[in-house]
Amino acid sequence: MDDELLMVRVAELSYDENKTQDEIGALLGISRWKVGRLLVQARERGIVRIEIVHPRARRLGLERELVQRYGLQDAVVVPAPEEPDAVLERVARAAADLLAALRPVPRTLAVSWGRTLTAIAEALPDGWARGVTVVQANGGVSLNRRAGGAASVAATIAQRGGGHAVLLPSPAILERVETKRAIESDRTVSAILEQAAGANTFLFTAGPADEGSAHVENGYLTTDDIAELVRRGAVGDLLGRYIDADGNIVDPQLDERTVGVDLEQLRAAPRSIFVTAGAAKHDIARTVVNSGLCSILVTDEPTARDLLEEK
Amino acid sequence: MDDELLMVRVAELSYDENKTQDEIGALLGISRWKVGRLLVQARERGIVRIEIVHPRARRLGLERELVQRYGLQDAVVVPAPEEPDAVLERVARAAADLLAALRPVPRTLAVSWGRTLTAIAEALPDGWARGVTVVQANGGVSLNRRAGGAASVAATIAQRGGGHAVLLPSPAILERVETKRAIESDRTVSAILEQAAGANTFLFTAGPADEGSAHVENGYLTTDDIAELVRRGAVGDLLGRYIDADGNIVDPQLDERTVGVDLEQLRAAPRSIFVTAGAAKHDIARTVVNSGLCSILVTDEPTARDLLEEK
DNA sequence: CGTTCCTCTGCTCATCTGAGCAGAACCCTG
DNA sequence: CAGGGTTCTGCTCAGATGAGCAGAGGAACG
Repeated sequence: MDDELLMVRVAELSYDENKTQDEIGALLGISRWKVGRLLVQARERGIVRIEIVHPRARRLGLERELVQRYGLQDAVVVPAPEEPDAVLERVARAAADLLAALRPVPRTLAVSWGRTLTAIAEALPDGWARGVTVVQANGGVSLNRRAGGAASVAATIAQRGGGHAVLLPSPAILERVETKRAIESDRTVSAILEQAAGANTFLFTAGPADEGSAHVENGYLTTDDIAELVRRGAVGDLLGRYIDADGNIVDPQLDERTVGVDLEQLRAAPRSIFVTAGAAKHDIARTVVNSGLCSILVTDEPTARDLLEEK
Repeated sequence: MDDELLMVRVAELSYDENKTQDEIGALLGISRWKVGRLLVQARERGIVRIEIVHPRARRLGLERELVQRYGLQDAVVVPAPEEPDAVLERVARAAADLLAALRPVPRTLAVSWGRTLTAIAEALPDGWARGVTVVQANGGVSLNRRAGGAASVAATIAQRGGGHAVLLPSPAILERVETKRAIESDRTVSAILEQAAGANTFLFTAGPADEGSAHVENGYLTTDDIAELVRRGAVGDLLGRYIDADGNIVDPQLDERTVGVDLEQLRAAPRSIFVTAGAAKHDIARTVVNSGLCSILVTDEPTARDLLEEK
């Protein structure tokens, strides 16, 4: 009986039959030390596959690699579920878990908005924080508190954290620079932006530069605008600001018309949590981590693997 | 953090990160005993799935159940491979492994023939026995030693076992009883049949009662004959003899025209190894083990599970 | 054929782990 | 809120396991 077959037999007796290495040795006529060594080899060769099957499982190995490679404070990687639709939900739950476990508990949290943020808000347990102030970090859709809107994200997170939301009463992108300047000069708005910029924790996502963007959906940009941005190298946006693969603003004029915390302020935050799920966002995700725009990354396994590939 | 989530974290640290229960306890702020208990629960709840991935893996649990339920000497169950076509090959290899490991080494081995037997013969290593005599247990196709024929099976097994084959020079089923009697009265033939009947080890398969049968293919039976046999309750044949679900001969007249060891002789053998693979043979397999026609069973996991279902 | 180098084996010993148990904590129920 | 039962917790202790090591065996080479 060759060694590989022996590994299989040993693994079966050990894992399926719960026998001790001693018993297995006696059974197969080998020493118990050899049994131990065969078991190690069986694991190394992948004959024994140990899998943790659970929606909240994580990939600690990938997390460690990401932290090291990109100099992050922390990373959370969840395995991709069987059904591709469920990945956002899983990542969102992981982000919610992370948020709830943050120490020190955040007192002021600046947030972006979008489908991912909505999912995170929904996944947060009541009492995840004690009296947190949630500030919108960039302008956004619908100022009412209807589910899914930018305001509702902040409101839900705040409510579940026993605190209150500070909403930014402004569109994401304005048509004219003058209007943007005017809005920003409003004392309320500028106070909110300052408060957001000073938040010790940011929680944000990014979107790929494509026609499905929420900015198109909400009429801030046209598909032509997006096409032009892509032509100029845009890979996606965060907090409404479109950047290229190197993390630079693609269109400074457009950027001037965008309301919200700017990227330098984000980069300076002591803790910024970037949450991303799905293959469409691999490029923008790479840019975000490469440019040091986040200190904590929450994502799915395929994204993590993509980020760890040399490119 | 609820207990289930804790199980997931503990399992990850234990299996993915190879941490000791002590370390995990320290990390998560729980006692090492709790860690141990959580691991046990995680396994019980199926959060941790341990799988042995190897073409030669076996299902010892199912084997034990089969041995107990059907009073067998031994059973070998291999997991079904991803590609359904490979199951025959795996089962055949398992049968070959079993054969090579038999103690005492068989001196006279009576064999049937068919695709499964051919595969077993091919899977046997050179030197699997020392000077074994391989006798054909039932009449069969092609008396030359062309690959795949009944003779070639016996010849290959014998050759690899350093012995010689004793071929039964007769068709499987004859058209007239008289011819069969005549053949059997030939001294050579009767001596071979006696030698086969006296073999201390039998190695055989069975076929389902359907139009794909080798008997139809070789012209011993017509599809109409098969249909009639099925109508009378036949589930399949072994050694050319068609039996019903209770293990009784379906058509005594047909049986009288069949050349080979009879079922009582098979049942009386000290060791009879029945090898079967594939869903088509579930019924005949059930009959064989139910009727005590084999003492050792080699099969695939789906067949084993089918056999263990109450019916 | 001897020497060297490498691998493999079975050992000791320290550490890790699971079984079993006693006390603590919890939860019904009256 | 007391009593009785159940579950949970952390302990002891024995048994199981892995790290590291010394010697055996075996191949490669001069």
